[in-house]
Amino acid sequence: MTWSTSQLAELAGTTVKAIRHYHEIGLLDHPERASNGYKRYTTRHLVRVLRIRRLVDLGVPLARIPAEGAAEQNPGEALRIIDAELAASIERLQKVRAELALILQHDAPVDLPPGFSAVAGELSDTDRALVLIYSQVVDHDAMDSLRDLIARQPRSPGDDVFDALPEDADEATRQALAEQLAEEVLAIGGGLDWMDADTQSLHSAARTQAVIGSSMADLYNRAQLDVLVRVHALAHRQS
Amino acid sequence: MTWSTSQLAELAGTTVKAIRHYHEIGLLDHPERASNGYKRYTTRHLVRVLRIRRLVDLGVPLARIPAEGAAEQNPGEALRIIDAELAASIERLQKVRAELALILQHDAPVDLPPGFSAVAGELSDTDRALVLIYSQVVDHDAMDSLRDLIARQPRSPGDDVFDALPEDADEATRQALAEQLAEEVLAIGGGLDWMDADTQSLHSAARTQAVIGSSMADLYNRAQLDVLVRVHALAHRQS
DNA sequence: TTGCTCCTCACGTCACGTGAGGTGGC
DNA sequence: TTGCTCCTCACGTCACGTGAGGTGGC
Repeated sequence: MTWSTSQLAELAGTTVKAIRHYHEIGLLDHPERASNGYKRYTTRHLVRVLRIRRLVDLGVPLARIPAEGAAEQNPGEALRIIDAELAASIERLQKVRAELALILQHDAPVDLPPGFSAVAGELSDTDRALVLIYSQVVDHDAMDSLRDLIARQPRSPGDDVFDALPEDADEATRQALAEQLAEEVLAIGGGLDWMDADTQSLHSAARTQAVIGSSMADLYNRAQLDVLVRVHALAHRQS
Repeated sequence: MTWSTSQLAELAGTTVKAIRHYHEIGLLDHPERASNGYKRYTTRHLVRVLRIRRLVDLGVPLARIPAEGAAEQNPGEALRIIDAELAASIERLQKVRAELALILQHDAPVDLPPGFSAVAGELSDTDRALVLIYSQVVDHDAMDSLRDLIARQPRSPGDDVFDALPEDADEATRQALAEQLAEEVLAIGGGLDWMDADTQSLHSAARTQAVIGSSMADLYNRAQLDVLVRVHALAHRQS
């Protein structure tokens, strides 16, 4: 009894194109042809394809599947390597799922670093952009501190004013907003200095400062930057 | 402050080629060039790449990442779909790991259907090929019955003789071997008839019979087939 | 001058999938 | 004759990776 390509594919639980692919890369012998050119696969081919499929299903790449009739060396070591890769994949996917669960639970935007979903509501669009950048230049501990700080300092009306502050806001407006924000910062403590001496930069300190500095200059307008400077000065004067 | 392609890639935790790929598929705006043709990326590009990377890390395919500045629609539904796909992937990988653990534990060959590792020692090379084929034409319950049968009937000296039986084995040898094997089969009960009336073929009964029949004809030599027929007759006469 | 970086093609990877265009079987 | 199956190219998929060959910066 012989089978056509599609019959072989169906018996082996795979597709016609997979069978042809195994021929192309030399994993599967070419069968004899009928007088009309149709392929006639035999039991030997079926067993070979089933063995290939079994290995593929176990995660063995086609390039590492031994040729037909190759010495049956014990593949224990190769299988152990594959198992370790599978374990790593599972762990990675589970971490992603945990992240997704947090995002869905808080209905949080996705453009925040891992772990920031719970405080998403305290952050403006610009804040989120900055936090994303921070996450690339400071270490994990510093990001934890930042997240805790955000959690301790919920959005205030002053934050809304700051986010909407026009570039040409006048002197009095800026000073009043700075005083208001400085007061809120001082009420919490350690407000603007979450990045302290212990903070590990992931690049050189100068590079980190340059990246953060130019990002802020690009993300905030001149009035906002002026207010930040004033808040910083006020908070330091009081502390 | 602006960055070169490699600086942007490093800041975003990705590669130069990934950045260029995002340009190619229209996900990332082209930056201005310096007079020497070098690209000069800005904060806007960095934030964009970080958002792309965040989505990629969460499992969003590049083709589904919205264009820059697209309306921030809540992606909850899309994320839920991705989460379900991740859950399915994890489950699949865990099943493969369970299979690998069984194989490694029993130092079993891989060319057996799932779940047969524990009985691998009872089976010859030809047996394994046949069992692989069975698994494609009968249902899961029948495979469970077959596995239990193999477990109840450990390899005997008669099995070794059968596996090594030359094609031109003489009449007396065949008959003696058949009688020996029939006795062992009867000692267990239900020996040759694990495929009973309840067995569900995955194809038509005729097709299943044809596949199994021709496979056996191809995998066993004429003397072995003759012995199988005799064992079958003897076992039926006695039961 | 030398080593390093940047640029743009073009092609490769992995395991097939998707037509295109033509022929055979019933 | 019609619908179904088989065949062989050739190209597409996905997210980049890998050179090849040339230029700029210091």
